[in-house]
Amino acid sequence: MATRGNATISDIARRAEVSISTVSRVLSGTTKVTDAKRRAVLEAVTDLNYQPNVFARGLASGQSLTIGVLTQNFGSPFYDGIIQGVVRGLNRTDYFPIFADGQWRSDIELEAILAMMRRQIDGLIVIGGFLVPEELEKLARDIPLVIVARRLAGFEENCVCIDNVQASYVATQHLIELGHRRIAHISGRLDHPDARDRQQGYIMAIEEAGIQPNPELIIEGNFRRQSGVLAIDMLLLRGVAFSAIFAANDQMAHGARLGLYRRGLRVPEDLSLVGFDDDSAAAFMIPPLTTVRQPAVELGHEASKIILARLKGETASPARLKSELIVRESTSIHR
Amino acid sequence: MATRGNATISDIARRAEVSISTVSRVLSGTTKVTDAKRRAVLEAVTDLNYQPNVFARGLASGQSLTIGVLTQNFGSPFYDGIIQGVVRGLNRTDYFPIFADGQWRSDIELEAILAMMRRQIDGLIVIGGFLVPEELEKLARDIPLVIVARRLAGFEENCVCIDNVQASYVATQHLIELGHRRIAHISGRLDHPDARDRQQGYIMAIEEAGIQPNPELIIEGNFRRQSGVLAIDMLLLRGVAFSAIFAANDQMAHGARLGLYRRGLRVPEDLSLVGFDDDSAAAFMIPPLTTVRQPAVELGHEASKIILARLKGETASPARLKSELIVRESTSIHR
DNA sequence: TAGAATTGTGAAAGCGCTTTCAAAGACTGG
DNA sequence: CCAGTCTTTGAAAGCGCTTTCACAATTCTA
Repeated sequence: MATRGNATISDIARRAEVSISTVSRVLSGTTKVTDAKRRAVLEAVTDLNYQPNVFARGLASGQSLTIGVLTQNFGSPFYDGIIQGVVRGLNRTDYFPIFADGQWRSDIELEAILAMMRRQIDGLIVIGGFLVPEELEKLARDIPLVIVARRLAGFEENCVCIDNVQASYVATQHLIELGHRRIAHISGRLDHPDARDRQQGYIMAIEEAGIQPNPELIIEGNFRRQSGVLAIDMLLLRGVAFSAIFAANDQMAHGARLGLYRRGLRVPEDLSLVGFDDDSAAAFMIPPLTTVRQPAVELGHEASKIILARLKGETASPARLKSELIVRESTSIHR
Repeated sequence: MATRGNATISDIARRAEVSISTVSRVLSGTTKVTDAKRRAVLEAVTDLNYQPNVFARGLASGQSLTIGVLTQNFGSPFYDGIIQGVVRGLNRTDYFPIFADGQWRSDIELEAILAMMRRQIDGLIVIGGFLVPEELEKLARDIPLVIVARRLAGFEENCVCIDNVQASYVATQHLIELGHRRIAHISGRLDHPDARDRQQGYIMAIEEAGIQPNPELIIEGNFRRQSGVLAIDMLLLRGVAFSAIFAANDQMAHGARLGLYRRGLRVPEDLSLVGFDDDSAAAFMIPPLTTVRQPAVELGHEASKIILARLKGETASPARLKSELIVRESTSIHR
């Protein structure tokens, strides 16, 4: 361990001519201390550039002041946005986030969470993920838990998310309003709740418009770009006609765009394309992508607020964050 | 702090009928212990699902088993790749990474590093960044330090990076070989060493080809997509002719692509475009982007290896990782 | 076989902090 | 003016671990 901030609480006590208890008290503000002593302590603290030892404090108090954050995957634009929000929300608090990466596998997720628990985290934020509800409920019994970008039935007070079904419904409806009737859907991994919800919203909108959903028009992807490319190949191979595509996230829409380019199909002249997330690249696609914006940073920020509230024993309810359809240039009127 | 793994070392000692010293010894493997006792201890450990308390251990040993990682910005594809590499490299070791975000500002970077130091990190990995060499040297005196994606003179043993000058030289030369003579350059923030190195490689290649570098063809961007769009506007406004563009990273190339699209300029028919990084979106651009691949994950992985070696007191030299020109479809023969 | 060298083990002293407990001092009201 | 009540403070007991030290039990050497 690097040797900096070497002064300890007893150095401070000696210099301020008080007991270490008093030093501890002014630092934590738990009890009243005479003004003169308080000032002497604070002066000694700055003079010696005292930095309390996190381990000693953690050991004695049973608090780590650390929040564990489980993400799906570093490098995913949407999840990274959430992380940014968490970081921002914890800024200027005593708490510090540590991150672990679940790599899209529930066993690795669990392992990562346990590794963080071993580091005595005070609270846990889980971003999305594949963990089954039972597992999450078990965790919630052990530690304050907030879930982001996923809704868990019976656990809504600790879920910060948007309504995926509704958002997909709106996105699909946008295409319907433009006159499209044969709308393909590239779903995410269907073992992921987001993927199922978004597919459901798509089907709802289709049916409500009096269109018969066609399973041939639905392709299961895996949320990654490459699967968007393959989805186009599959759709064309099947030989079903379609004039628009709704992809369950922007990355697959991005892949689909490349797949269409390869086939010489123009967007939006030949086909309209809608994504989901509004990740940072969406506005820069050729053409800029129409998509559903999920407020990633805000989601993360809200999650950190909720977990801080839980740690203080408060019962704040998460703000219901709203998604928004962003119409750009990848969609146009049918024919 | 959540109450799990509640068994302590003395519970183990009692159950295995040995002293806590012995338990500590079999756990850390520092001293020989009779086989019978060792087995008794290990059995008790699994029986009670014992998890050593990180704080107690850290306090007593002065080791935190934590590595601090300073990144520029969560959500940047290239930096996130490095982070993935670090995570992977630390996997299955006793060490755990914690991350902080410098937000592209040296004062925030320093603050973030100090916050991690307060958490008693054993080692520090700095990814890129704006911190001046003096500051980094000062830090290196306090704590084992490895720098990724940046070279610091006199500190090469602890720098894991590619040769930016050389890589840019190769990228520019690729355009020259295709017959381009008027090659524009969108640089990064010139207060960042990468930006300067890449500009230098560009100029070297230009001059070596006997072309007079033209300052009108160079635009300073800020490594972000939007600045690529603006750079195109600027270049066209200046009215200088050019047939190719070399952008100092893929994100700006992405922005430039959109800028060209807006002006109705085709890639590569009207203009060739080269990026830098080969971030995960490059292969999916329209058309797929010719770029210089930086092995981000490998860089991060190597950095973690080096820091682990330093912590063991070894003197491993960083592997010299190589960049590679990836020719895709955004470049073609001039005219 | 006596003495030295080695090995395995437990007791105990911290690591730097929080928090309880009790005592000392400062106030109150009757 | 004194018993009773509040405040402020320091001493000391942990928190759960590592590590030194010393001692006892072995093993080795001449």
